[in-house]
Amino acid sequence: METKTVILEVAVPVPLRQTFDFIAPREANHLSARVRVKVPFGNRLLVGMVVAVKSKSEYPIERLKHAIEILDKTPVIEEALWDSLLWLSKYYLAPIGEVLDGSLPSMLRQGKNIEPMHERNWRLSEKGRSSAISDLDRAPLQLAIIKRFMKSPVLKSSDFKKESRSWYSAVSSLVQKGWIEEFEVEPYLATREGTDKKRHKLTLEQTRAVESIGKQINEKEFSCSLIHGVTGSGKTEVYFAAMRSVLDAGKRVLLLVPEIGLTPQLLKRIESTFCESTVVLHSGLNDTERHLAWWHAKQGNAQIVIGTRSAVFTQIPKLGLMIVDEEHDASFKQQDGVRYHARDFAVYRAKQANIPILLGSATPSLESYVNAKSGRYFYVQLTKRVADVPLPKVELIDLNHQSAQDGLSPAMIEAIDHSLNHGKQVMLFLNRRGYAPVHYCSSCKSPAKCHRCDSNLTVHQRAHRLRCHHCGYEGRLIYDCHQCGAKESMLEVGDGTQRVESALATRFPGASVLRIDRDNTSGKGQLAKMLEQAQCGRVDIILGTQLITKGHDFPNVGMVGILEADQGLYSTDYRASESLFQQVVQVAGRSGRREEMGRVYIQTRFPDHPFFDFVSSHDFDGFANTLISERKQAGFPPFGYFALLRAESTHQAKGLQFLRRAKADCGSHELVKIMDAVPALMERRAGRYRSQLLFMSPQRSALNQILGQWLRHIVQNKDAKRLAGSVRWSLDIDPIDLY
DNA sequence: AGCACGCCGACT
DNA sequence: GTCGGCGTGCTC
Repeated sequence: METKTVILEVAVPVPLRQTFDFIAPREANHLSARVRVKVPFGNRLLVGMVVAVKSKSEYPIERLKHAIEILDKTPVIEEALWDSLLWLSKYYLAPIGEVLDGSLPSMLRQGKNIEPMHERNWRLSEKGRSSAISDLDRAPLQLAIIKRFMKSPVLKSSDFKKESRSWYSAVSSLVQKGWIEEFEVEPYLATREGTDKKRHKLTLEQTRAVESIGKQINEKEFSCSLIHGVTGSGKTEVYFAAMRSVLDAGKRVLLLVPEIGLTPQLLKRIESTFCESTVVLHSGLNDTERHLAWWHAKQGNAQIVIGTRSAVFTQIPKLGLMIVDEEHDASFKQQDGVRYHARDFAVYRAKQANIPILLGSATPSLESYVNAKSGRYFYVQLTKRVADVPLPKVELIDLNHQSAQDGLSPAMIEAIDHSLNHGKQVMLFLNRRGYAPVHYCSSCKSPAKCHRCDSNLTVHQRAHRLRCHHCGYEGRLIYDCHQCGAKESMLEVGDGTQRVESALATRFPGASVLRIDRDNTSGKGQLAKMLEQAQCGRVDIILGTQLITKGHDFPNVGMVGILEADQGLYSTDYRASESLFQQVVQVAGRSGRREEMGRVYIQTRFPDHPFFDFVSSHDFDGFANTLISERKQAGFPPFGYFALLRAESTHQAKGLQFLRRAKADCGSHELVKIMDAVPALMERRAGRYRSQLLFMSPQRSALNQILGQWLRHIVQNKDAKRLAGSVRWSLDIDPIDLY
C-alpha cells in the first residue's frame, strides 16, 4: 500500500528568516512539532527543530531531501514557551531557527540526548575491602584513591580530579583488579533539609508591599508589579514573601538577576531562607553542568530557578511567579545575535502563562516606571530604608573652585580622611579603568591612537602597556612621539582607576586600597572574591568602576565618592542622563546602610545642573518626570519606539551605501520616521567602519511591518541581496544604545 | 552562518 | 604550472 509522504517543516539554526521542508524519515512513528531533527542542509548536517508536520510542501517535492533522524520522542520545548519563542522571533524580526536554537543548552543543540548523562560513581568492592593496601606500594596514586574510599564510600570523577591529572588510569586499574566497582547514578538534585530559617521582621512598608503584591499573586493570573524601593529598603524581603506563598501553593519560581557573579549574597540568602531545591544558571557553568541544570528545571526538580538573561528561556512546569531583579539593568538586553530583552520577554511569558511577575529596582527603567504610573503595572513603593536609616546626604564638590589632582580634589581628600578616621570604609567610583585615558604628545599635541579604531589608547602604567579599550589592541608604552618624533614628549593625561589608586597609596599610606575593575577581575570568581573581601571590611578604601555599583551591600561603608559625574550630563546619547542617575543612586546607596547616615561626595564642573538637585534630594520621581516630558516631546522611548539597522564593513563607504539603499527600499510609511544613514559615533572599530540607520515610530507594529517588508525584499531582490551579502549588518529592535 | 565555486595574483 | 585570495550565491 502506498503511504503518503510526510513533510516536516524545519527551523534550521542559520541566520535565514525562513523554514525548510524535509521528507520525514520512514521509520519515524511519533512525529510531532517541537522535536529536534537531524537534517542534511547544504553539504553539512544540522540539528533543526520541527515546526510543523504536514502533507504538502510549497517546494517541489522531488527536490526535498530526507530528514535523517528524529532525535526526540516528546517535544523538547513545552507549548507555552514554544509559542512565546515564535512571538519573540516575530517581534525582534529574528531568524526562527536561531531563536529556537538559542533557547536550548548547547548539548541539545549538538543533538545530544535530552536526558543528561548518568553520573559515573565508584565504590569499594568486597575484594577491595579485604585486600591489603600494602599491595599498592608501587602505585601511590591507586593507594591514595583507596585511602579516599576509606573516608567516604562513594566517589565521583570530581573527587578524583583534585587528586591527580591521571586519576582515570589509576581508577581503571583498580576497577580492573576488581578492588572498586563502577556504577551509574541518575542525575539528581540535592534538596536541603529543614524549613525556612530566620524570617526577618518586616517593616511596616514592607508588610504593606507584601500585602498588595500578595493580592496580585493570589489572583493566580497575569499581573505585573513594579517594586520601586530605595536602596537598602529591603526589596529582597518582599520578593521572598511572594516566593514563599507561591512555593507553598506547590508552584515554582523563576528569578532573573543581572549577573550572578555580582549577587553571591542573594544566592546565599536564598539558600539560607528556603529549603526548596534550587538551580542556578550562570556563565560559569560548562556545557554538561548547564544541560543538567536545564534538565532539573524542566523536570520540575528545582522549585526555584535563578539565572541571568538567558535563563528567561528555562522551562519550568507549574511556574507560578517570575521576578526580575534590578530590572533597569542593561545586561538583560542581548547585544548580539538575537537581540532580545530578557525583562520584556519575561513579561510576555508571564502574560502567556497567566502568572504574576515582579520587576524590582531602586532606579526603575523609564519604560517600567511609565507603565507603573499609567496603571498598566501595579506600582509598589518602598520609600524608607530598613531600621529607618536615612538616605545618604549628598554634597557636591565644585571642580571650578578647587582643582583635582589625580582625580581627587582637596575636599574629597578631606572627606576620605574624615571617614577613615572614624573607622569607616570609603568607596570611590570612577568609571574609567587604566592609568590615564589619553597619552598625549606635548610637542605636536596629538594623542596616541589605536590603529584599528577611532579611539585614543589608554595608558596602563603598571604593565607598561598602551591598550585600546574598544578592540583589545595592546602595545608597549611609548616615550617618544610616533607622530612627530619628539623625544620623551609623551604625557599621561586624565585619570583612570590605576592613577587614583597610586595617588591614594601616596596620600593615605596607612590605608589599604582595593581596586576593582575589569583589569584585575578577568578570572572566573575573582570579582566575587574581591567584593567579598571589600565587604567584610578588611579594606579601607574600595575604588572601582561600575562593577562596584551593583547589588552589593557594604555595611561598613560610611562615605562614597563619585570622582567624575560629568560625562553623562551633556552627552549625545539620549539615555546617558538616565543611566548616570541610576549609577549615582546605586553607588550612593552603598553607603550608610547601618545606623548612621552615609555621605556621598560628587565632583563636578556643573554643580548648578538641575540633575544634581534631583540627586541631592533623592527625588527619583522629579527626575523621571523631567525625562518623561523630554522623551514625550521628542517621541523617544517609552513614548515612541526605535529600531536600529547597523552595518559594518571593511570599506568605509559600503556600510553607508547599504543603509541608504535600505532606507530607499523601505519607502515611506506615515507612522514611521526613517532618519538618515550616519556613521557610528566611533566610526572605525577593530578595523571595521560602522554606520547605522534609525527608525522611529509611535507605533510598534508600524516599525515591525516596514522592517518585515524590507527583510522580505532583501531576500527576493537580487541587487539588494548582493549588497546585503557584502556587508555585515544587524537589526536591533528597541536598542539600548544608539551607537 | 558555513561552504563551494570561480576567477585573478605570487610562489613551492 | 599550482596555492589561495575573497566576491558571489545557495542552502528544503
